Amino acid sequence: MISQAIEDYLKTIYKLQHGGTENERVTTSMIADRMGVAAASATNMIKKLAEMHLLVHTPYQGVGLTGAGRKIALETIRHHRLIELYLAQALGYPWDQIDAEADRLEHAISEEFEDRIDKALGYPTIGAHGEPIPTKQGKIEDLDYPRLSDLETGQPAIIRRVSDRNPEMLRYMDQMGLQLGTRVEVREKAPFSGPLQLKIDADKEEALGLEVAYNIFVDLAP
Amino acid sequence: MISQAIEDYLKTIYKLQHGGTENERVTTSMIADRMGVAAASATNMIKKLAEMHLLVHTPYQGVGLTGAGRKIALETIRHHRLIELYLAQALGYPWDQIDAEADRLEHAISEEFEDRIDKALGYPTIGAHGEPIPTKQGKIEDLDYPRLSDLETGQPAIIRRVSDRNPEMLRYMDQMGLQLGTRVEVREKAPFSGPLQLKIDADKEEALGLEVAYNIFVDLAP
DNA sequence: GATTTAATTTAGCCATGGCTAAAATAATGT
DNA sequence: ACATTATTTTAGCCATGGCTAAATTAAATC
Repeated sequence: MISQAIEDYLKTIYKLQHGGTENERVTTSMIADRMGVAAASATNMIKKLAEMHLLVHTPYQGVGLTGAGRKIALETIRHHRLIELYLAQALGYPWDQIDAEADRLEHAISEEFEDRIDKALGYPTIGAHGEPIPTKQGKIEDLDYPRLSDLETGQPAIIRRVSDRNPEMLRYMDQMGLQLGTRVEVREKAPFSGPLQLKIDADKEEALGLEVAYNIFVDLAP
Repeated sequence: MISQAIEDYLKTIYKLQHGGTENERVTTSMIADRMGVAAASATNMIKKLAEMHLLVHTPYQGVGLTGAGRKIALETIRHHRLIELYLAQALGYPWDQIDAEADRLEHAISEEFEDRIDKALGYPTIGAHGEPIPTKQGKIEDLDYPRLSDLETGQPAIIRRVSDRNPEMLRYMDQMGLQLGTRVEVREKAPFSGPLQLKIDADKEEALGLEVAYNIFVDLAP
């Protein structure tokens, strides 16, 4: 059977595989790190998942999901993102709290529940932090927007996605007026990895640290 | 820590204690039965719960919840009933499907979630099948309505609660037009535990088996 | 190429919560 | 009072998914 733990591992591996600079190899320690478990525990689970043909494991090298593994990962991610959006839109949760709640709920809901919130939300394709929501058939758009930290000065852009990894950072963004759809423009980049001077929404101008800017993804405005 | 299994056992024990003719003794086999586990498994868990001071166990005699045990049971039941009502009212679930979904969700939600759906529902005190919803403080009304099967002929009454144990029976009730608030009157009782002839809502008259009537609780109409 | 260092795997342990089979206890009938 | 039956408990097993410590393999440095 597909346990909660299995779903969590597959989801984590999928995100590692498709998160960064694409087709990196996903190592045991990366998985252990993200899951918050010891490396040995990750090795155990990897072995088990390989036996179940949910991933392919080249010892000492890394892992890659199989079609079956990817399917389960995407189902879990779909659940997660639909729940997040539902919490935000229907129950008024702030966007820094939805990830933690969805992490627990995603394993508990039925297909029926998935379908009903999907319908209630109007069959959305984009999640609460701007991530694509996989379809029920396991298709997912690959939206790769440039990072705000890579944006050149003078280029207006619109925030399309933010990383949801750090709730405190999300709260900070909110406080700065940085949300999905917000129009931004880099005015100046301080040298030595310093902060960038950011025009926000045509009325404010603020200094923003590079780490935060690294976790914001933008669409170049016309 | 309080695991999902512990919550389930405490909930089951609470319901056995307060479900039937009040203060019956709750035995190992009753618990095992309801939980769908072997008697030995129930004994194991009972031992563990006794060590945690969540219940008192008199070997070979039965168990009784402590204050601490009852508190956890009531929190779990509150979660369950709020979720059930939310599924029915906000997501349009039919009442025969909400119990199973809530059984899984009740262990996954946070206090925050509880508070938000409580508010969205307008701080309800009665659940989707007519059961009282425990307060956040662990108080619960004891509504004990007579069973429809015990109602005397000619006495008009209103359906106030139904047992949610059997989804098929709930679907049957629905089909018969028997819902919370429905006005009923027993016209005739067939002998030898036979069916009763029931007037439903002033317009219909139907024969209803005793088992179904036993699972419907009514309020005597003025 | 040899050695050091870092990552990974193996070995062996633990808690949880199931199970079956056997033993102990309580309840019932004669 | 004793034998039978039903219930409960004990004993011992299993799978899951963690852990630490030790062994192994790969990568990096001299």
